Amino acid sequence: MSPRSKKPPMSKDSLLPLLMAHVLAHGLGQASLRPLAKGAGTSDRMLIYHFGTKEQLVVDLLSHIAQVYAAMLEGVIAGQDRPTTREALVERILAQNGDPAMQPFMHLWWEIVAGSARGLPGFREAARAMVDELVVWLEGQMPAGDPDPAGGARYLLTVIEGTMMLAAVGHGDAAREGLLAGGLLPS
Amino acid sequence: MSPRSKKPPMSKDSLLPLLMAHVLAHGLGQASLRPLAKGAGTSDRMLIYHFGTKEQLVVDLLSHIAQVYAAMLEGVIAGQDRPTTREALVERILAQNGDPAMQPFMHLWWEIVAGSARGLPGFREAARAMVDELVVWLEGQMPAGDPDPAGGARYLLTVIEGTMMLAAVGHGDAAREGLLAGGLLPS
DNA sequence: AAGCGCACGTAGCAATCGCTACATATGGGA
DNA sequence: TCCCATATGTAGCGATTGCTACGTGCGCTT
Repeated sequence: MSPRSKKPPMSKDSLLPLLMAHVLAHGLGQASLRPLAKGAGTSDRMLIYHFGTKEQLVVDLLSHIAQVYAAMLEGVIAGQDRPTTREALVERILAQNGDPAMQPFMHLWWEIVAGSARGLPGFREAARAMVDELVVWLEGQMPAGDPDPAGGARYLLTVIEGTMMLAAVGHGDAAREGLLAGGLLPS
Repeated sequence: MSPRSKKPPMSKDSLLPLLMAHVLAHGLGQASLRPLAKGAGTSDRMLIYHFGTKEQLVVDLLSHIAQVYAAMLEGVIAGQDRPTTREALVERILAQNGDPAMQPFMHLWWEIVAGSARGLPGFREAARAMVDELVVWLEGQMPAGDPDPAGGARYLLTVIEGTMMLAAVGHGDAAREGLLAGGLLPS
């Protein structure tokens, strides 16, 4: 009965999660105002009203996505024991990233990387923020007693990102063979 | 005087290099028919005439780019001595990829990766072809007497791609620190 | 000479793009 | 009560999108 679904005026903050859901599902490249608005239950008119410009909308959206990503990592830190070896850590991360639930985010990630490489406004900032977050998370996850947690975390970061890229282009097998040959996966 | 600039009828083969130059300069994402045609000295009308569809044009173009990339690698093989250590090989490749002349190709590469992740038609095939080419090239470049050229090539491939991705998002420094920590770069 | 098909130009179509002009309902402060 | 800012709907603008209809010159075959 209660027609509660009417009142609250929308704002950037209430729109961003809905917009994020839409780009996760359909991609950033094909995101034009009207489909975006429809996905968020508004009109293109209101998106421009709240964000001023599509470009600004994308910038705000990327920043919001980076924040959500950071919060997600913080959440994972809490409920998890530290692995005891680098190989176990790599294996765990690859398993997490390979989870089908992560796929939409991975697709979005490569669009962000491409935009960052091209210098599109907001992309490099968002990408940098997420990698920053990931590297401190990785340092915190390094095995206790690791001889070089800082350098090792950056090493694993590099290897893991390379693996994800190869997986994205259908060469996950080559990447796994590489990790085995590099002693980064338990045989 | 001789009005030689008129006769030869255009074909897919004569158009593809010009189209490639255009996407290298301006990106795949923003490539619409009319700018593309202008860059190649034709009209949108003729692009559709020769390729049938924009989607088919992109597919053919990606395939052509992969071929050019393969030929480029073959060319590099010829005039180069094999490095004597894995570290030297990594260093040489990073130097090549960091060359400003490679930047347009790198930008294009990340767009291809993003398209491949999203499953856009033709992207995964092109990406796979290029990585295939790269991995055999890498195997051929592995130092003489390397204990595991096949696995090692895939290991280096993974590490190098990770490094390039981090560089693309402004984290080239973290990648270099990681390579140092991983013993993959001479200190 | 008569036709015929390839290679192109010119014009335009419906759809979509980002964005704006204009009207209006609403609700709180003076 | 008056007033005015906020939040929204409706229409539409000019530009661009991929693509098509229609004509036409040109070379080749018959």
